[in-house]
Amino acid sequence: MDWRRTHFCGAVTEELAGQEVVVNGWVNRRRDLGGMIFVDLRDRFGLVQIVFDPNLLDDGVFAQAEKLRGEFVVSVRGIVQLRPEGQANPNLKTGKVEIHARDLTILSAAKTPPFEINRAEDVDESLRLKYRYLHLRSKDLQDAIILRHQVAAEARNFLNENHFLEIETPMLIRSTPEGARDFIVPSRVHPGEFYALPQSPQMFKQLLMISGFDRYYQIVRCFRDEDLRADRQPEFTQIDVEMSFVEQEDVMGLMEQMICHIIKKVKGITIDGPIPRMTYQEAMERYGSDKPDTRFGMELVTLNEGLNDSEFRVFASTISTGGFIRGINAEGAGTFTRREIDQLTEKAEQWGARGLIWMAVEEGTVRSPIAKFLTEGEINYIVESLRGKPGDLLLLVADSFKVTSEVLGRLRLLLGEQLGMIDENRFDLLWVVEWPLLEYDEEAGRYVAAHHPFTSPLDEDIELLETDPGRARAKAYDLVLNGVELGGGSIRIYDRSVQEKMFKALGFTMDEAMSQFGYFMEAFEYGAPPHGGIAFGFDRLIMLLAGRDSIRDVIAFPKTVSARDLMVDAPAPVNQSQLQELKIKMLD
RNA sequence: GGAGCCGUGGUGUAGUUGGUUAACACGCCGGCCUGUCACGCCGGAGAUCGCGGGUUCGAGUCCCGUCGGUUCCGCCA
Repeated sequence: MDWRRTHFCGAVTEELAGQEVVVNGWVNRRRDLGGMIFVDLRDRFGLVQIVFDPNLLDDGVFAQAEKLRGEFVVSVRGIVQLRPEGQANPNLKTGKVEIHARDLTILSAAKTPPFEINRAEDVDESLRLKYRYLHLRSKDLQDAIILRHQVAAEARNFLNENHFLEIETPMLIRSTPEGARDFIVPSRVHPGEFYALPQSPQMFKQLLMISGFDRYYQIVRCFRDEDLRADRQPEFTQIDVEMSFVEQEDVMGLMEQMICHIIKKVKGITIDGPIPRMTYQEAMERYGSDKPDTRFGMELVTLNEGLNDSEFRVFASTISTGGFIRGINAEGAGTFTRREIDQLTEKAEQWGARGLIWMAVEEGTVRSPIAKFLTEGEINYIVESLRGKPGDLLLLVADSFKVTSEVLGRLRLLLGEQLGMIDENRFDLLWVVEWPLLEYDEEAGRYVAAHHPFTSPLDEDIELLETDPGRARAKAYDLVLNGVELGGGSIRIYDRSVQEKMFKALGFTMDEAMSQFGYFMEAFEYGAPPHGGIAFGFDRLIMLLAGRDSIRDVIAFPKTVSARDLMVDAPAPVNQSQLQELKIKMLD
């Protein structure tokens, strides 16, 4: 028998009733009633019920059907029939029909899998990762991987329509000291020298602009040798974009169209109007975060004004040293037990606060360990400023702007979740703009690029590079979705002298800058167009669209938090001869 | 580098103040069953409780260490 399929399992519908079809797939489940066998056959497109009825079959075929077990790979030839009255299965796309088998070929038998494919979600993750190819058979992962493909396809459609070219850039490049730790690759041809895997194709895409390609994109793998998280893998994918002859608004305008296009196409959700913009400063003031989750309120409030004359020592010393007293209102959390409040305090301290002040609002009064140190006017001021109602819990932190932002911003997220204030069905997009260009790194004792060293300062802030670098703002923009940084980009420096100032501000000597980035700065001297771009975290985007909480769920073959691939068992030692060839010797 | 949680038949879990045959569900194997769809009914096999050490007459249970997974902090745009 020719076993090759005529139709996909998931595509066998009423219109085919009466027709002979051949389907190929995996046995999802079998129900052997003795005289009659039902099998749900699975492929990428869904399930279809096969009926093995001895009255319609050769004995030999029925005997074969009795051998079927879960995950056997088979080909079935049969007639599509409408199911008898009352026998339709509304849970199945193909539930109105079934295939009455005439012939069966077992293409591949299967051992009993180490876990049930249909219930893989609860199984220990190390087992699922070892048998990733089996877990990938589950509907959840298939859906995620299919969604991933659709998003990539829609991104390409949109960018292609808009005159972008997809251009590949090298994977073996030069290590640079800025940013994350590089993965390095030894060179056999040049013993003692190393390539690095790209953290992003940043300089290459800028050089492509200088080459005149005008609009570039790439759905590209990037590598960072840093510790992992639920949303961080050592290799991950970006939608990388760069455009010439543009200003910030041009990039943001087009890219928000792209994201809205993708969300519309794959989720059917229309996002109205332009995506809201917020400056970095405003985000920090209102949400204590540079990537605020705007799906709920609980905004931070600064309370210095009414507490200027407070005699409470914590407040007085904070204000006299130029610090801030800021708070949030955890609505309805007044019922928290002492233990729950202690846990919040513990978190606050872990995040850098010296303490957490709480105030439970009650009918006409407040309950708080610091109430006795405050005047009635001060208490009223705090309650009113935070719009406290009976039953609310007010939480205050007194410290620097940075610490109060950090701590209250995180508490806000924690409480928003605990109190069920987050509407999981919302897609809240937000642009955060006017980023600081540089941040002071206490450890390194110098400024480091907040974004990367090629980000252009605002025109009016260029001078600050030499006078007060910490105050310089950048032509940078981040797109935030539900409190997750989806992507970030900037208008780039395209003038050699500005780029030199930037390196100088970062503490590079001219020699260092030249040896690391000389080729790049030289390129600016041969006619560089104004340009800018953006890169989106592709895996994170898929994770959010798929409603998952780990990017491992949207990557076909992910690594564990200790950066291992449990399926291929990598990393692994190599032969002595391989090391020899590379002139590499182990230290221990 | 640090902290938390998890680890018991193939899978998911239960396992009392440490006590003798480690329980349940799913899966698997066998039997019965012609309209099931998480089929049903009957029977069966399957576990040195992640690994190592310690306390104890006795450890799945207590202690120490270690390995693996995971979440978070540091790190990372």
